Amino acid sequence: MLGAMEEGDELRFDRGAETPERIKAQLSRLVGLTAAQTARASSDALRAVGAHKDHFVVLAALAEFGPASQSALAGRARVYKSDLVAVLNELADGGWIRRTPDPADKRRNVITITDSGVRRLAELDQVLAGVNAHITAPLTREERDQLFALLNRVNTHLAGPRFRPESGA
Amino acid sequence: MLGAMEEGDELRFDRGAETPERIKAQLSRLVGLTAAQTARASSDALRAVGAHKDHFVVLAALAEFGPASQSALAGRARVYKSDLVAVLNELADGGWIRRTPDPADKRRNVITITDSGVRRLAELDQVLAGVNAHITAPLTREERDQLFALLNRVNTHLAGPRFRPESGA
DNA sequence: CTATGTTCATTGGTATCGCCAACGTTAGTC
DNA sequence: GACTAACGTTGGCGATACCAATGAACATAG
Repeated sequence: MLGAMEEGDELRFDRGAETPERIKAQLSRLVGLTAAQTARASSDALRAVGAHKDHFVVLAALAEFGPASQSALAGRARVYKSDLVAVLNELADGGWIRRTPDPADKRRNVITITDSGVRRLAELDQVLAGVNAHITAPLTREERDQLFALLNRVNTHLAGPRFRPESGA
Repeated sequence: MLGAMEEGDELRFDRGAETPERIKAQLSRLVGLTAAQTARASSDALRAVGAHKDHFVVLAALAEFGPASQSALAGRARVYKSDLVAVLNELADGGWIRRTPDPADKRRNVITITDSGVRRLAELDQVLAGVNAHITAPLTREERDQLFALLNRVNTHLAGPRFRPESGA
């Protein structure tokens, strides 16, 4: 008999009873699982419209903070400047941004969002809103806010001093 | 110096005022940030004792469910059988598991946790408990449970049917 | 005006992780 | 004895986060 479980589904899903207790108790695992799934959900949704995360993040930074050099943009959008190059190429190919040399400083490129870039951002924003709605579907409005608040607190806390096994509890 | 913000810190940290609102509103980003940080925290802590995630997860599965073949173990520990090979090699090198051919089925290896493996698991468990404590430090007991519960609900919900932009609101 | 050091965009590379495909071996099945 | 399936293992792919080095342009000091 061998009670063979049907393999073939993916590893990021919890398997309930088959999962060791010690593992289920790890917050990092739970948060990691959830992150993987939300990441895939938005990644899939964005791919469906020919975009990916960095597209959104860069367009958003441009829309909210105005034109910027690539390095300023890299800082704001939290994308490595190395990786930003490819993203900007793609965005330029789509006509969503313009990359113009800065006359004041010839090293710099000034990145500007175009009108169609603004429309594109709205489109991606809507796509991601759908994803967010899907993700938080089982939660009430308050719970959603709670989750946000809790994660934010954990997150900003972790952004602080690095963990040292000795220090603290 | 042009009021340049000091670059050099890492991208996974939120930058507050410098971060576009649209981005901050994305749950997937928040969860992703948190996941990255918790993952690194535990990854660092485990590396400090010469282990990594799969070590813990595999030892835990062995301890809770007893000896198993590699494929059963792969299922329980949620590690791809391809990747499990290396993990078991390392664990065997440390003397924490034994890999013995199954006389009943010569294809199979029976993986058994050793006594020192049990001790190793306890060690890793303690390391991770410290990490968990650090992660959830800013939360009260109730909030910690809340976060767990909320993430679990989101997570199991996402494990269900795949997101389709058309279906549902 | 040359020399030095810094900033900019860009190229290339590393490490890790989740994941899949294919192989040789061994078991069950007709 | 031929087929099919499961086992452990090898090797690789693709994405992501990250770093290092380069060449052009700028700034400043002597």
